[in-house]
Amino acid sequence: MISDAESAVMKVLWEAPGLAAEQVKEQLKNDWQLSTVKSLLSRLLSKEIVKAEKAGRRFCYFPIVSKESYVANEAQSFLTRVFDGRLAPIFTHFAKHKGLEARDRAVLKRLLAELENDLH
Amino acid sequence: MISDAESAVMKVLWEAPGLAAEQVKEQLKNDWQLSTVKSLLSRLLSKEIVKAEKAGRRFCYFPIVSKESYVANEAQSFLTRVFDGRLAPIFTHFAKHKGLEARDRAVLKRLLAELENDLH
DNA sequence: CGTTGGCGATTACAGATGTAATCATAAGCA
DNA sequence: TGCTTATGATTACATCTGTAATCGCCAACG
Repeated sequence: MISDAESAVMKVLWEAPGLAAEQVKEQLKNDWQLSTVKSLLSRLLSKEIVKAEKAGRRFCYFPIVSKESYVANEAQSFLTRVFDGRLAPIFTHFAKHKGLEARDRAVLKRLLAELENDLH
Repeated sequence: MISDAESAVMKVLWEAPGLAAEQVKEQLKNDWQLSTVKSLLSRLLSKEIVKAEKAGRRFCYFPIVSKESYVANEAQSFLTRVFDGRLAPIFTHFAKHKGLEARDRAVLKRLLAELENDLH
């Protein structure tokens, strides 16, 4: 439902809800034209993924769909499409192919401790 | 590059390389028409994702792209699109939201042990 | 009060995708 | 050898996507 290009816009709005089109464009790392950003905002509006509030002459855009639910959907569909819904293969895959960045270790360790606990 | 519908066909061919269109259709869980399956096979052919060998009157289809490389690509693009390339959040997400099936636990534990070792 | 500049809305348009019908051709059968 | 049938190739077509130009309107400025 949220396309690739749209998700770039959403990332900005999740970070900073309430931005206007121009500001969204500035936050984006790419070189899209302002019209492109506005088109994407329009589509997000009609899909009811963001809402707009008029602030003077312009509109400020706010996410309606939370990042969490977006992530949950994407993760689920990715998981079933690519890994048939199994978790172990995906863990193995990511761990083997990406290596772990230092900053990820602490988080992962804590998570693992919890899991160990959960499953005695 | 491999679309959603195409990936369903590829799953069948990765399981059983060398099937003909009719057999692929039978293996699919959905109710696609035979023409649909053939269209998808054509597109996969022109994208050089599968190759065809004539066997009598019909063609048998074989994957050229391995499931592993497909998975690696999808995983990478998913990771950057949704999790900005970070690993910890994805582990956390999956662990928290899906729960772990029993059969996944052993794999995960072994993986974790390896990781513990790798990172002393 | 008329003009201009900025903004959202509308329109554009090519390529990918999902889904399928139809065409053409070669092989087997009568 | 002519006809039927199976099978890949071609064509179809609506929708979604990426990317953007342009239109129309309202507010501010002169």
